[in-house]
Amino acid sequence: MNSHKSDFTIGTLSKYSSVNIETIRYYEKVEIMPSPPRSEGGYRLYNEIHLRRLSFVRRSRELGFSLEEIRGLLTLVDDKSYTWAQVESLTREHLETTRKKIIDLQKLEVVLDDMASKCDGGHVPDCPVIDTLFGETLFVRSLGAFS
Amino acid sequence: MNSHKSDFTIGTLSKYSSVNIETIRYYEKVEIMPSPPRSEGGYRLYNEIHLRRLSFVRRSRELGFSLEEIRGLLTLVDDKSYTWAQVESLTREHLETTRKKIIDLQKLEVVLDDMASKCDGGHVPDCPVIDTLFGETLFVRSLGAFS
DNA sequence: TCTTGAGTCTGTAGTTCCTACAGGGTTTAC
DNA sequence: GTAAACCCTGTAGGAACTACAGACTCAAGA
Repeated sequence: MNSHKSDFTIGTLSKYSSVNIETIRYYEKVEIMPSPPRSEGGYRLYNEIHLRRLSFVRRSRELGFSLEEIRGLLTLVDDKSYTWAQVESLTREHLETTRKKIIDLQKLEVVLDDMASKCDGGHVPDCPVIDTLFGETLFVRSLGAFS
Repeated sequence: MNSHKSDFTIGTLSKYSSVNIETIRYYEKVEIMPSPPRSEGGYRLYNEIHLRRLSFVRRSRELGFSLEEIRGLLTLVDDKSYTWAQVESLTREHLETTRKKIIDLQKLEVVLDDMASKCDGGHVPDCPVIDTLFGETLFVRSLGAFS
C-alpha cells in the first residue's frame, strides 16, 4: 500500500498522456482503464504501465477506433480466456481495418501534398490554381480518390 | 425543378454511401451537406456530387477527423474567399496530421501482423505465443511502439 | 382508380464519448 | 499551520450520432 517512488497522481498521468483528467476518470468508469490503488487520502496512484495503456487508448481514439474496438484490442492483452481462433479473427479484423485506413490516409496525403506544392511560393494573384482548385478541381480529385 | 434521371432519394444515397439516413439529415442540419432540392411531395433529391461529398465525409470521420476539421477541408472546396496564406496553412496542417496518423497506423499494423503470423496454423495447445502474448508481450511491444 | 406497402417527412428523445463545473477534502511548500 | 495547488465525487452539458413516433408520399398491382 505504501507508494513506490515511481507512482504519480492523476494530474501527472494527464500531463504525460495528453488525456485530460475527467476523461481518465471516465475511462476508469467504463473499464477501459483499471481502478488504480489509492493513497491514504483517496488519491489515485498510477505507474508507467497505466501511462502506456492510456497513451495507447488515446492514439487509437485519434485514429478513429471506437472505445468498443479498443476494448477488444486491450482484451487481447488482459484476458487469457480467448481461444486461438478468436484471437486470430479479432487480430486479422483489426489488421484489415488498419490497412484500409492507411490507404485512405495516403490518398488524402497525396491530394493535400499536391495542393500545397502547386502554389508553393506563389501569392494570391500569381496562383492560378486557387480558382480552379476552389471551383471544382480539388473536390473532384480528392473525392474521386476516395470513391 | 423537374428531376433529372440521375436524381435519387435519401435511401439510395444512404445505401451507396454507407451513411445512415438519420446521419445524412443531421449533416444537412449542421451544414456539412447542402440542402438538396425536393420533389413535389417534399422528398430530398440527390445526385452524384452529393454522393461523393458524403463518401468523403464518411471516410474522413472513420479516419478520426472531427466534423469541424472536415468542415475546414470542405471549405477549401466550397469557399472562394480564402487567401493563399490561409489555404497553405490549413492544408499543411492537415497534411501534418495525416502523416502522423499514417505512421501510427503502420506501427499498429506491424504489431498486429506479427501477432497473427506468429501463431499461423497453430492450435491453442501448440501455440506458445498465446501465453506470453496475453501475459505481457503484446502489451509491452504494441504499447511500446506507441509511446 | 384504389389500395397497399415501402419509403420518406419532421420532431424529439436516447446513446456514446467526452468536458466542465460545483462543493468539498488532501497535499505540499513556505 | 495555513494558503495554494491538487484531487475527490457527483451532476450537467456538448458533439456526433441513432432510434423511434406519427404522419405523409409514391409506385405498382388488382
